[in-house]
Amino acid sequence: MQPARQPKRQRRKEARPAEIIAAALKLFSERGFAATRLEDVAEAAGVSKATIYLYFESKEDLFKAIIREIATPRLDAIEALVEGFDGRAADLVRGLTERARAIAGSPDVRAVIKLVVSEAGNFPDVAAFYRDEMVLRGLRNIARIIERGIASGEFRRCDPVATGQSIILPIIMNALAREVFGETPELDPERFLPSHLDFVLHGLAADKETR
Amino acid sequence: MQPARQPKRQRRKEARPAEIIAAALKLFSERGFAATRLEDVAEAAGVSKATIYLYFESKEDLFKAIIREIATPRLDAIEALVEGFDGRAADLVRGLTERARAIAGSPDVRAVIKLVVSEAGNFPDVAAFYRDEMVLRGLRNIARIIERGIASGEFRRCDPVATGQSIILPIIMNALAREVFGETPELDPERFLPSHLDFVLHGLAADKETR
DNA sequence: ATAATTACTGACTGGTCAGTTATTAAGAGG
DNA sequence: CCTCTTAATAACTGACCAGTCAGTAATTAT
Repeated sequence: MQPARQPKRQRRKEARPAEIIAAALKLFSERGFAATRLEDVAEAAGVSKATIYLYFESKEDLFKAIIREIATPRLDAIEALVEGFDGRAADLVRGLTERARAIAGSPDVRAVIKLVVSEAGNFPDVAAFYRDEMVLRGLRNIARIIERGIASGEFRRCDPVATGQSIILPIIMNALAREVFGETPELDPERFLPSHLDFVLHGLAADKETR
Repeated sequence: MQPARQPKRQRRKEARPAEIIAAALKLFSERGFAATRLEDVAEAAGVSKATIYLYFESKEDLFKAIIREIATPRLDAIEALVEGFDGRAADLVRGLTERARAIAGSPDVRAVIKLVVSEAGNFPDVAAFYRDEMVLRGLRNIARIIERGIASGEFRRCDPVATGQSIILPIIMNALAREVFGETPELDPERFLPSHLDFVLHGLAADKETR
């Protein structure tokens, strides 16, 4: 064994909370909130269980901290996915492609999605927050874009809120499926996303001619 | 109070397992497997906790019984959703409309979906089963149909497996979202499904003309 | 009736884990 | 070097719950 000179205890007040949250997000998402032992979170974060209680009031508080500090800001990527468009079909596609990778690519975002799906029943306020601030707000934003496309004659007539779901839900569900079942060639986002974007363009296009 | 003549104990050997499974599916899906107390399952099923152990070896065995006896047969509805088509676009629509209600409508099916998503990480064999027998098999089936449509010139050229996801994933995700967040006007399947089917038809149609 | 069978239950147990407390030692300042 | 502060931990506690078992009552057989 090397003469490594790292003291067995390290004091890193600033880094701890983020490291604990990261470890907790991973384990909560993998195993579920109730099934995850705080001792395992501690080990994954490289601290003792008691240290967690220096920075968080309770297990539930740790859960909500994940939502506050990771989930909400990260899912802004999804918000952005929807708010970044300016109404042209071409930009819809470009926006979707670019930002969809935020969902498809980031393990954190996928973990958050699975965590919210799994634990919404046990945390009604968190569920309500996500329903209003993420799902419904996102849906309304994308609906606005589609409405503009219809008004300009670029898109065919349709229910914008319902059609918005046809566009984003598969992207979310594909990410969730990979999180749940693991990666497979069929679900590979590099394969799915381009195809889906194509599909969306054809589905939205005004009846006359697409290109 | 009426002179009701129900003995406080009832012996109903045949009915018990199904009732226990039904209660367990509901609670496991709402709260998660680990967070659900077997005493609550017992109460919801109208028996004592010990009775559960007359019919099931363990909590985990009860979980797998749900998968065996409820989940698998019920999700045949989804399989049917995909196997019922005969390749014509018109039948795609009709099949989708009819069978999508199986997913959208049945609380049991939605509960199963949420249960599998939430607990797949803790039951790898169950996850593998669902991945192979439901997700991938379903995807391959729908891909076959799309391939036929392409061959006949009815559908435009596309990646059939990827496009299949664009078709079914939103239906599943819509059902899951309602299970997780509760019913809202925006997610109402009576509103979403017809719109989605329309979207699918336009997305699949060969470039010339749809109707 | 009443004995035999068995579906069912109340009450208990052992283990697990969230949360607490007493103690230790890392780092700052002299 | 020797404090002094406080980040960090090991060891502990109490509640909760899966799983058990001895006993109870509904049903069937005699």
